Amino acid sequence: MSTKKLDEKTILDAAAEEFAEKGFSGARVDEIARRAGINKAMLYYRIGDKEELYRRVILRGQKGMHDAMLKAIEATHTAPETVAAMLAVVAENATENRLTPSIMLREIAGNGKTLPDEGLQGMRKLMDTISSMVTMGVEEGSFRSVDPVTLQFLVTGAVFTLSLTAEMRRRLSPEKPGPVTPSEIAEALGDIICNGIVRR
Amino acid sequence: MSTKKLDEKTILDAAAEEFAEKGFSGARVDEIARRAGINKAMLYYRIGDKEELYRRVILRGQKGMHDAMLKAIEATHTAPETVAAMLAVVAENATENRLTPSIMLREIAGNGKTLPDEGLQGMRKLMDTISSMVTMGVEEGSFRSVDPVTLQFLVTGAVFTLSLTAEMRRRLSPEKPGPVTPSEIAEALGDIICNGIVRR
DNA sequence: TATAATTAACCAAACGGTTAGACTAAATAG
DNA sequence: CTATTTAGTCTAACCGTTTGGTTAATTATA
Repeated sequence: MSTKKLDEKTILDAAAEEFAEKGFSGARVDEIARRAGINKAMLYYRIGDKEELYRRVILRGQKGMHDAMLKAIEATHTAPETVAAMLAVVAENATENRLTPSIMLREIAGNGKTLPDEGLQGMRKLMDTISSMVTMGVEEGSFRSVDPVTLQFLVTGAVFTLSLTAEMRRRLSPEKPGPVTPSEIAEALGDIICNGIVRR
Repeated sequence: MSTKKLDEKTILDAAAEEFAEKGFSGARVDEIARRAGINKAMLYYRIGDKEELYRRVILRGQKGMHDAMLKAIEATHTAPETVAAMLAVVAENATENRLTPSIMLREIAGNGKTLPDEGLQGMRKLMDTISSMVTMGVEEGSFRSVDPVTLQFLVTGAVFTLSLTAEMRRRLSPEKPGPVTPSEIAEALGDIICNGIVRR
């Protein structure tokens, strides 16, 4: 028989959904167990307590996003290309897997107080990757000498909020919801970030 | 005697801090009472239950930010001026009063599920104000025809995340924390948003 | 004294976490 | 080949604590 009865992935997926929807304090361990279709005691047997569950889920999500970003970036050659690729992959990832952006926004809102150390490092790694891309663009001569940190937050803040609100916006104003698909989001942002809004 | 012994403001301030730090689920009613220096039963006597507390705190915060924004905007004449003024006032407001950005990011993270209806409308009002500013700029001829919704989230996403992470960034990398004061944040963002990052 | 303000003490429900044991499949012994 | 032990998997039921919310009584005020 090849199918393992209970996959860790199933548990982490369930936990990810619950944490993304309700945050750490709002998430209920019983509900995670229910979603995973197992008994609560099984969570503790397989993974550990609520904090460990949270930690595992964060690390997995961050790693997924960072890996996807690196992979997309390494195929590009010029800085503007890199920006486009990065926006695309972050938007894609943030849309299909709401967890990481959701957690990061919540942690930002709460000053990172519930974020485990490794999660903070992961956040930093994500930011550093963006930062180095800016530096590259500046050195390469295609970018103005903008502050990397500002750009980091411009990109992540906008992509995350746009991705997470896509459904909400579609629901609230179906006639002009703004960009909703990952590619729409990436394209719209790329345009403004690269060229600005002022006519010239 | 003019000083009322117990101000509603004291209670709402205490609640705002607690909600901003821990979100709705994480916030503890006992802790809010403690911060306000009163007995917990007093909260229920004066305001109501936890949800009502949350509602009041949100409405007050949103109104404060929106009023400040309108006031700053009405003194401007050209669209770029308006953008600068709006960035300045939002950054200022978000820095000194973390509640509104913190709540809005959390609500975005949770798909607005705990946000009361009036809070959703307030969010929309904030967005509409930004949106109309864009439209004005486009009609006036000083802005390219960018998507207003994208710009809304570009502005709010970036200002909120930058404001909320200011302390964190200063702590994590004191040598290059990026923009930390409201004016630094507004200026840095204004530059990129208006002119873009691509050299021309 | 009547009314408003305030609190200590309390309560039921919800919650995170544990436990003792049931079930199963494989390994081992007779 | 069968009986017995072993090890891993899984759960119902339970436990102590925390939490939002209430109440009954007390104090201040007019």
